[in-house]
Amino acid sequence: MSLRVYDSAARSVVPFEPAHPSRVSMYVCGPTVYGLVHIGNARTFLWFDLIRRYLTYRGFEVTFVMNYTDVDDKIIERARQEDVDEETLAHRYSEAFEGDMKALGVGAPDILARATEHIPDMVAAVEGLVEQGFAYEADGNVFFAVERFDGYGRLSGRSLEDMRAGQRVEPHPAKQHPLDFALWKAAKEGEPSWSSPWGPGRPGWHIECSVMSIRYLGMGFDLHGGGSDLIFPHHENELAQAEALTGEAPFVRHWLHSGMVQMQSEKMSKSLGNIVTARQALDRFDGEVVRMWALSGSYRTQVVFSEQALRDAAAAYDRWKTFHESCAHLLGSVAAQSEAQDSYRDRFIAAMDDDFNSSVAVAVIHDLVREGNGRLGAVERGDSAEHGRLEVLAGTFIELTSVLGFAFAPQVVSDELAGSLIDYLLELREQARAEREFERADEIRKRLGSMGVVIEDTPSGARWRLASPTG
RNA sequence: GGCGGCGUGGCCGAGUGGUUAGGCAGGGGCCUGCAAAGCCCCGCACAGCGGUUCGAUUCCGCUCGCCGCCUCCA
Repeated sequence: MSLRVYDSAARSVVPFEPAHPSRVSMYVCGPTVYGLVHIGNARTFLWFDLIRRYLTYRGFEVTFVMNYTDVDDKIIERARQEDVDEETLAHRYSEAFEGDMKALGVGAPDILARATEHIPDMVAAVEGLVEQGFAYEADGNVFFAVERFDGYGRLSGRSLEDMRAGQRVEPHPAKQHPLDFALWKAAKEGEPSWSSPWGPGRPGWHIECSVMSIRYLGMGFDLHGGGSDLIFPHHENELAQAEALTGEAPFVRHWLHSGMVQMQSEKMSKSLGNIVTARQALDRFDGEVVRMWALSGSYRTQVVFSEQALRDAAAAYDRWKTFHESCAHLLGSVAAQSEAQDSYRDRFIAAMDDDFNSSVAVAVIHDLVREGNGRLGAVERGDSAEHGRLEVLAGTFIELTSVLGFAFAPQVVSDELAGSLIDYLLELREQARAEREFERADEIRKRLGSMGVVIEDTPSGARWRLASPTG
């Protein structure tokens, strides 16, 4: 079995075929840094991080590029609102983004490309498109002429005739076709600008991704990702620009798109204003709980964000975390095991190879945990024959969950002293139990419980952990 | 109007032409001084209507309902 992915361009699941058998080049459209990312954005970044992790696990050497759109109409608008210059604003929200991603356990890209650091490349690309007749200038603006690029609409599966272009928004009067899009925008008074053959201005949104992806990965790179709302027009336009400019095809070998997060029955979106920021979610739930929520369904389908969904994810996560802690307690540190033959690993890989079927992958790990918990009980009761199998299971568990990005960071108590005090109270309680003073023992458990410390009695002694803060 | 997708047991969510998804919640049991955690057992689900088939939730057609994209958007 080998990896298969749903390719938006093919509109079906196809074998994943990178240009080089052991390397993968991937580009994901990053945020426009004008505000906090919401949980829908976060899910997309979480998922592409997961895809990157899985590709790496499967032995590919991955080069992952992501961009920051740090010049844009919304940035200009927001900078005025917050009364700072555009650069300061972009810096502020890119820092916030990085903080959120860190809290979610999303790894940094290998290359982070900022639009403002690639303006000369973009100007050159626009010039090239004008020279070749794919673009035209009007009043200091440059537009891409969609009718001159054969196959415009191929990615999104639409034709120029069938689209209701300009129906919802009045097109710029200088456009030759309503779907023509800006490659270069003339600067208005007081807007940030760069010099160009067409006068001061700034790049249009789409050109940055074409230019930067080609710059770092070359034409025909392996995987381009983003949310499904980017298929049209953003990715369609990227493709048109790139292939028109270079005269080569394909621009991208595989297009992958993640589904939208819904709030009740409508899409979560900044323009609708119905957003929950990643930060708000992270205030309530652990980043790994949010990760579990993201993994509970396919990356491609629309999912509803709700309190209940997060609580369900938290319950499932706690099951894994408890198993992890019990193993650590009983076995000491367990290393991820990559040698031992294990059917759980085989099932996990088969699931993930099938267009990253995380629902099944998660179910496999739940199955592993069920067997593991059974062995755990046996070992705790002193059955050393089960020890070896438990070690294998624990190792496989760590291996697979870490592919999914889980670290199960050990619980932290506010300071060392608090930890030793809890240990001491546990000792007192053990003494009380030994003397069959159950009332006193229960009182200690109850009081600690009200402070968020859960006590568990096991055959090998009492243990404590912090209750998960799931609100 | 065009394009894409969805409708599975109380909830979430996979999947398959005839055999167990998985999680949460619920019921019963085991373990425990009591708990907690855990383990075992339990729900005869696949929007509706036709068709193909020995047999369809899974294939085909129609109907109904829902969502996304066609403007910025992950």
